[in-house]
Amino acid sequence: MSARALPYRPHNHDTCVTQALTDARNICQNRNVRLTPTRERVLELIWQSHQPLGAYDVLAQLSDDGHNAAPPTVYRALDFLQQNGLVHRIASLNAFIGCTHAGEHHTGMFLICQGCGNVLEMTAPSVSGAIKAAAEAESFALDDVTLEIAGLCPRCQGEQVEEGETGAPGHE
Amino acid sequence: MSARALPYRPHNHDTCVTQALTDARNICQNRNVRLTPTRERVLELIWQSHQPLGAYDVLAQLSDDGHNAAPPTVYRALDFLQQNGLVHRIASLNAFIGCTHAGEHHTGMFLICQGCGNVLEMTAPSVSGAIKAAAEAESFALDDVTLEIAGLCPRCQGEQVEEGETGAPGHE
DNA sequence: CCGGAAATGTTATAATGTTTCAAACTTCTT
DNA sequence: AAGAAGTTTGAAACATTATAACATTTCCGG
Repeated sequence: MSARALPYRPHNHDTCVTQALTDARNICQNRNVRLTPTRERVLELIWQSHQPLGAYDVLAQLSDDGHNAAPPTVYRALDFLQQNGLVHRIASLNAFIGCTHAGEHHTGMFLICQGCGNVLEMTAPSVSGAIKAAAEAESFALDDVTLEIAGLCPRCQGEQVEEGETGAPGHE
Repeated sequence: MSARALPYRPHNHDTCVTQALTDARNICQNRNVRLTPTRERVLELIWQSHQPLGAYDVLAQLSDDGHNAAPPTVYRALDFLQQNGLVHRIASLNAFIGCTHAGEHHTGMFLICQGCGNVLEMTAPSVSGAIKAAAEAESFALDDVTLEIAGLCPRCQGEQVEEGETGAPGHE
């Protein structure tokens, strides 16, 4: 708990990436699915920051690698990673982010900072409970929840006050 | 409450549309913005069912009218309608649906049926409260909430049991 | 009626995502 | 080791969703 790495707090992000890759390898082994080199590389690219990455951004970075990739390559890798709970798609941004609760079977909830572009994934039992109850009240059989909250992270709130309208600075 | 028209319950939908258009006219008059013929027609098209409509679906229907429209026409109308709280964009579907709480200043929450494609907009204070609290706990300044729940409406749950895998039938 | 602002028309293009079919690789069986 | 079956990737084309840029028209107050 106290050691939790928040996107908007300085931390050694390489550790996040290494850990995520190690976890992913374990998870895939346990599930008996194949984390192929392309899939692993895509996961690594997604994890390179706490800002979500578009599929075509991933594609561009693969091309920089010298990998001769086309869109389906990326989308297939992303589908695989999503299905195995290793990345999430942020529908309101058409972008992908590494899952920080891989393996835990959870309902993601995302705080998206409009200032720095960082995204914090969190789980709040009170929220998922309320959602579940609301769905039940309508006799609706819940399958998948998309919950994305746009706003300003603590750090960007300060900047906003001092500088006024700055748009979306410092995108990495 | 008891008279509420649910998307998946039979009802005279023309009444919904008429009411929505009347409300829209009033709202726009009060806000001193112009509900032009194109905007009104787009709103009407969006309201023609309880299933969300893609921008290009709207475009096609405008063309059927004889209206020589291009994408920007539709997107501009949709932007206007969104800004004035008359339609919502469903991010997970890239589609638009009429707002059933126009003028009320609310946080929408959408139950999207994977069977029939209908969408029910609802407000649940317990849910928005829990979300607000969770955001505050992270010192996150909330601006906009996207909450979209995919699943099966009461009617489609029954069908699913009897017929097994039927995909997404009866899309109006 | 005229001038500025708002809205629309028009063309082109960008960004995102999918289909399809063939080739390569893995795994399992014999 | 050979070969069949399934999975993964390559490659090209295409489909869908959304925006940019600039010209034209319409609306509305003076």
